[in-house]
Amino acid sequence: MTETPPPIWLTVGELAARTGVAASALRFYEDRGLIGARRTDSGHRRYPRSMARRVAFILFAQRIGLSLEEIRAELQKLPVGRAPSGEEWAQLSATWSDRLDQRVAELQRLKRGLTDCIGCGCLSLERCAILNPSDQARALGAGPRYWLGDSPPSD
Amino acid sequence: MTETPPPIWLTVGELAARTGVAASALRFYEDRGLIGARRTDSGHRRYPRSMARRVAFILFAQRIGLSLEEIRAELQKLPVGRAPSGEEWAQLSATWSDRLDQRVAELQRLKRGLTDCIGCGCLSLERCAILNPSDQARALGAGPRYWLGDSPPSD
DNA sequence: CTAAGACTTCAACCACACTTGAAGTCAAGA
DNA sequence: TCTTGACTTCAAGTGTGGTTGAAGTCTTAG
Repeated sequence: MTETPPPIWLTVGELAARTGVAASALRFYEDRGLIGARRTDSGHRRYPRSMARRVAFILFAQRIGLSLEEIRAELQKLPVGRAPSGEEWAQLSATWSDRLDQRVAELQRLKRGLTDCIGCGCLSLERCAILNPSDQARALGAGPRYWLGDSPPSD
Repeated sequence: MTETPPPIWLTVGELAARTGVAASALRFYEDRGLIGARRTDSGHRRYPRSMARRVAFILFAQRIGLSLEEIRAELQKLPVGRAPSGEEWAQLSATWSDRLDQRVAELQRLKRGLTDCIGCGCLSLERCAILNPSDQARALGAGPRYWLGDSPPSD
């Protein structure tokens, strides 16, 4: 029985290895309040194994298009002091479905524009429903700040 | 007949007004080689009206998820010295359809993961097909640089 | 003619999501 | 014990896509 049992508390390097997220990123997430860690007497971080799931959730939420600040706000809804249940994780992301639907709709609108719009001259702007959607589509690329339909800081 | 005829050459402010893109952004695009301009004797920019379409194309391409550098490369395929035809614009974007399909597929995968994956523990990473897609999905949010499946600079 | 507003360049700044490096401490195997 | 590698903090740097400001020039309406 010389097999090493799976460690209960993970170092930052171990958590990095398990999640694929760089240790520097994990420290950064802590700095931004997305994750936390116990500390050893000497100051080294120690994570419970459930933390890997929290990190995975962060990555998932990023893919959805949330900023770290938004993710932080979401994570605050979770219980403190114990690992969240599967259901609690699922509840957290329940509202994202609409967001994804909107994104898919925009992409499909863009795809139609590929044939309908670019060639025909609709690209004359101003009333193009493809280039001028109502949603913000933040995570779909930065784009110029003041696009048609977005209001500049104080117009 | 005191009506002002539509100007043949646009100033940067006029092009900004027509496209909804800030003048500073237009200068920035010029700096990056995406657009060009004639100059008056005094150095002021003058754009042909067809430039509005080029700018619209840039915005469109950004929505698709292309970086400015990628867009620059695309635009280099266009003829110089004359305004491109509608067909030429359409050809340029013909290959984007696949890209959009992939993005839509990823979003739908993410949406399924909302119910299938987050709650069930699949979020344990490493083999999660949702968090570990083969494409890069660059425009879907930055995310940590070294995600599972991406190779660090030299592993 | 003159004043306002639009234009010019250039450098600096912004947000986001990290990475990198310096300087030092801690932990674990030989 | 020693040495190596992993850890610590903090500051500074990176890339993308711009914006903002300073200092000066040009254009145009009155």
